[in-house]
Amino acid sequence: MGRRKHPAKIEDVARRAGVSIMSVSRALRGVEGVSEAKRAEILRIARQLKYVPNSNARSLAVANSNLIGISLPTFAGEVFADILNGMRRTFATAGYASVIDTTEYDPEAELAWVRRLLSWQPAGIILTGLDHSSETVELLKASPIPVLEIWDYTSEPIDICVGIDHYRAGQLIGEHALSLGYRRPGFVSTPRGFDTRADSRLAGLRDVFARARSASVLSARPQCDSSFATGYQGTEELLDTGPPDIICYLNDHMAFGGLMCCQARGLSVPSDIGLVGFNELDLASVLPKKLTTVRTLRRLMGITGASDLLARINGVARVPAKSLPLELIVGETTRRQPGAGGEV
Amino acid sequence: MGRRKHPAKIEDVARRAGVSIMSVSRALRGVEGVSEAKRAEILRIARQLKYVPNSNARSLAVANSNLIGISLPTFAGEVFADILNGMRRTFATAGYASVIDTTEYDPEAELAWVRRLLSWQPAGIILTGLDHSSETVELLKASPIPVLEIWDYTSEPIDICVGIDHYRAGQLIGEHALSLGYRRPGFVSTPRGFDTRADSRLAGLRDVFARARSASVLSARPQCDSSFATGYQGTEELLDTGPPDIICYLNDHMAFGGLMCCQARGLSVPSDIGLVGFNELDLASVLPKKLTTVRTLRRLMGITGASDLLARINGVARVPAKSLPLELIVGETTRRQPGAGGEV
DNA sequence: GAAATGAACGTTAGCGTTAACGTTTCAATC
DNA sequence: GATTGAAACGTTAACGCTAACGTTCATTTC
Repeated sequence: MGRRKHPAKIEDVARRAGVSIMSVSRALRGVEGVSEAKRAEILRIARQLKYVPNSNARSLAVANSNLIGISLPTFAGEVFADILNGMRRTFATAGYASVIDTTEYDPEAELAWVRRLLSWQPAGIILTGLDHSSETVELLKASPIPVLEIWDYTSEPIDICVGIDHYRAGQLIGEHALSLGYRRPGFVSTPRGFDTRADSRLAGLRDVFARARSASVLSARPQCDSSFATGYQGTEELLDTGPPDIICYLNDHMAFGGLMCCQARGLSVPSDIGLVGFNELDLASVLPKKLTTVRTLRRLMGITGASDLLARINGVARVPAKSLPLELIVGETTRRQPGAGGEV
Repeated sequence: MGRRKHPAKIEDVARRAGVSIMSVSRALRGVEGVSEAKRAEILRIARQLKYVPNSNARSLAVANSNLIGISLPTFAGEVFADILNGMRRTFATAGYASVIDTTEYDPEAELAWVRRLLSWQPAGIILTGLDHSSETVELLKASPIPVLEIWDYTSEPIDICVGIDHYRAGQLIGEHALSLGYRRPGFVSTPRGFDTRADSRLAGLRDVFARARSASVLSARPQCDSSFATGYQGTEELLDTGPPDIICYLNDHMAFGGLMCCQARGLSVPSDIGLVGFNELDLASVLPKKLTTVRTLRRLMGITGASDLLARINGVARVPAKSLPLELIVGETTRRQPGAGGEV
């Protein structure tokens, strides 16, 4: 069985079955207009010829496709994988295929991907976050294709939106830290402008402490390969400058890196320093000391977003942007009692 | 700026620019045959009309596409993300776009994805591992499209192959453990038949200990949500049955879960028990105790595989399957001296 | 000054599929 | 036995684009 130069097309199946092209088309798509006997025979021959339909021709003829285009910042980490799993399951059961690309947090890469996506006439497009190039927004607003922005929340999306309020998340953490008596906060994340969600959370945190006329939030933004290493190194930086009494991290992985750093330095958590993560990741389930973190309903977000987009694809009117609830998970890496261990 | 029902097509651009359709096509593709003045004018108008080319029509006309279809088991974890990054960078610079789907280790899902891919006339297809449904293999062997199998190694791939020898990796770990005097090995992984690479490594490990007439390898294969939890629970299982003197894990994340379990039980590593991971993942960089593990060159594998596939796409003859080297990273979670702490 | 050259542009004919409409067949009805 | 009607099937004309080939027209060449 050599590699054929010219794969079988619908005409070949038709000729072999002694019917017209349309009968084959109907048989293969499972639509009405062919007798059961013929349909079975046609399917048999198609399989025998290893016939594979040409989606390009199909999409051209019907002027749409059953593709959902998805843009993510990165495949690294569980966060987007979780959202993705929620979405993909939903789309798959509805008969849509998802094609994914990552931007590595570069709006220009996102624009290039959106261009390519649009050229495939997809049924819908999903972007992560709100930080798009202006051309991306123009292009999508001018197109009839439904667009979902996910993970971040805004009341004025391109089309529809499901996410969480990252600024509010920052506030939530700040308020909790304040209530426990922490006064010298630190924040470890990636370089500014890279992940705008992290920037929003930092802003929320800052504003809470500013309103309380507390010390301003120290931040470290090292650039490392992995979240773990970033958390470790950022913590070192903060401890070396003005040591904070609590450090908040971009995510649980970084917080773990920070925990390791504190351990290496002989600092005890939470009596010497408090640590707060974000996202409630899998790692936390095996740690001896429960991590204080914020639960984000990523899978639910994926499912909700996908359902809303599907509805939109099926002609339902825009639903308002949705913001999913946040929950602070109080663990053992922050004090239990206000002021205990603090020297305000 | 409302949402247009009918997006601009090449004809609209042509009419507006007062030239023929072909001139627009040439101008947009950057091929010869249009004066620079006209080209600039055409590009201006195309941008103004927010013209987006129709890839379906293009692919139909030229009977191919610049798509590379990729099938992965899962997006979870760093392993496939690393391979993917290596590949995608390579393809992107060569002007190819990659479309990815995951199978969740289900060969039928893989088959469905391959079917869909073939219907897009992709330039190449990449599958993870060797565990395909027979129909998948038939379909791909009958098609003229180059296929790369990655991550696992075989001397008889569908087309070309770049991977590591997982059986050999298991042997490597086994030989090292034996040389250090370990005699009661355990292995923690996912349920059998799920991840065939893990099964191969276990087989390699088993054969080494069998040849040494040592105790047979105990294995635990719990089913948990995350690698961390799986490692933790699997370790508990093994410790509760016949406690091994060394436990090998599917990957470093599981090994970390195991380490946490040992800590929780008051076992000291490596004097009470040895732990061995796999893949040398990012997590290891922040652990206070360096993990004994096996380095896999995942990024390099991605780059190598992508380059080989590109060459094949450009008509180069099949290169033989490649097996990348493995390196045992000796850490502090296994004994340094033979027999030390053992009671053989 | 006629012929040859070649860049710039246009025309035509598909690529493989499906929507829309047309034709045939055959059984049911009067 | 003519009439109706519906199911089964075929024909035609797109869908938007590009390869291949034609045409035009200004230069160059002899």
